[in-house]
Amino acid sequence: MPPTRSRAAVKLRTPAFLVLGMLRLGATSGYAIKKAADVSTRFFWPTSLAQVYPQLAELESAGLVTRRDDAHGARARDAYEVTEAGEDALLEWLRSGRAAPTQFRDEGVLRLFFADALPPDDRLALVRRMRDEARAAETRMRTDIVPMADALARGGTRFPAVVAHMGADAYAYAGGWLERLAAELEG
Amino acid sequence: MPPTRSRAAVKLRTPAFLVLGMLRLGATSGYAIKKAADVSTRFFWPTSLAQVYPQLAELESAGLVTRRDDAHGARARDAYEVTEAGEDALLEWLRSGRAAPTQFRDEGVLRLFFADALPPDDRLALVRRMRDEARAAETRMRTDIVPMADALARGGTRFPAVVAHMGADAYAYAGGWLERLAAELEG
DNA sequence: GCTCACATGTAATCCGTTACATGATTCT
DNA sequence: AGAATCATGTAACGGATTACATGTGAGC
Repeated sequence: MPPTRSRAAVKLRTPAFLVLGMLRLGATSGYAIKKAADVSTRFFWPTSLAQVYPQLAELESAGLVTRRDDAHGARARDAYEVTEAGEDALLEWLRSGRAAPTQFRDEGVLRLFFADALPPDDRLALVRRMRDEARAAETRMRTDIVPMADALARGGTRFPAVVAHMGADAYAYAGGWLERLAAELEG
Repeated sequence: MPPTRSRAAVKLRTPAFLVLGMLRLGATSGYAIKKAADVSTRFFWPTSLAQVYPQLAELESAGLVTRRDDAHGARARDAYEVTEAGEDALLEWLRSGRAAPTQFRDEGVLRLFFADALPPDDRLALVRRMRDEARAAETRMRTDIVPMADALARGGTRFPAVVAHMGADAYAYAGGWLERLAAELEG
């Protein structure tokens, strides 16, 4: 008999830590995790309910979270909590080096790559469209995301705001870069 | 009988335009397309041989490329060429608005988002690691990719170089941003 | 009364990658 | 002689998304 109750030692992948992390930040239900992700982590790690629910079940059977009934009247709801083992797993992951390689896919950049095939007018139009998209993304981030993250920061949880500002600044940088490129193509 | 020979009007997705574009830039075989993609488009649109070969077959049956035998001795090789219809399809795509939404997935940023869970030392270590990775990526891009793209540009094909410089500059910007964040966390 | 948000789950599907299979040529 | 590269394909697998299925509660 082993000294401690052994759980199935499932190899956790990134979506598991997303769930663990969101739980730790105060989300209690699967639905709430998805809602929180949709205004924050979705920009660098999207997820879906069809991923969150099975993930919670897996984490529960691994002993990293506990589930309790949290129904409001007749409306069913499950409230999850991170266990000590879950906290350990999260911290271990946060301290560990990168596993999954960064992936980036952007059809706009691919178009730009092949833009030599276009006549100059269309090239310029493409670059301007990309610039406008970058600016629009920056604006959306600054109006919709950053204020929420800043409010969280006032409560002491600072890194969501760090990331939100980084995202907005990155879009701003891209917008400026594309603006300069557009000017160059015009001249 | 229809007035023109009608081809199966397959709906082309982005990987089709990647192949068409690479063919137009001078790659002739599927193998060459993949090789070219591995030092250029892979940073914003990765692909694999298992995607390229079926894609070429599909484009051929749609009449957008033609295939001819290009064996060297006993070594088999197929050479593809973009047809007029293929050129039209490529240009139409280049001029069109975005279809596939940009997707970005980065485990490092996800860690940063949850970094409030870490003690200050570990936070700083995480940010420094990310900064170093951004700098390393910039260096790799400037030494391995940019020179090749610049050489292409001297031949008149300029946009691969535009994109390569944009990528390197973006990594540089990220490195600088993370450097400032690290300094802030130290202070 | 109706619509939207809350809430949980499963099934089907899609897209892409890795692994497998095979063989020739060039470089060390 | 052996390893790496050139070259073409298919099969298996995996991870994620969309669609499906179902029901409650709150706001207009």
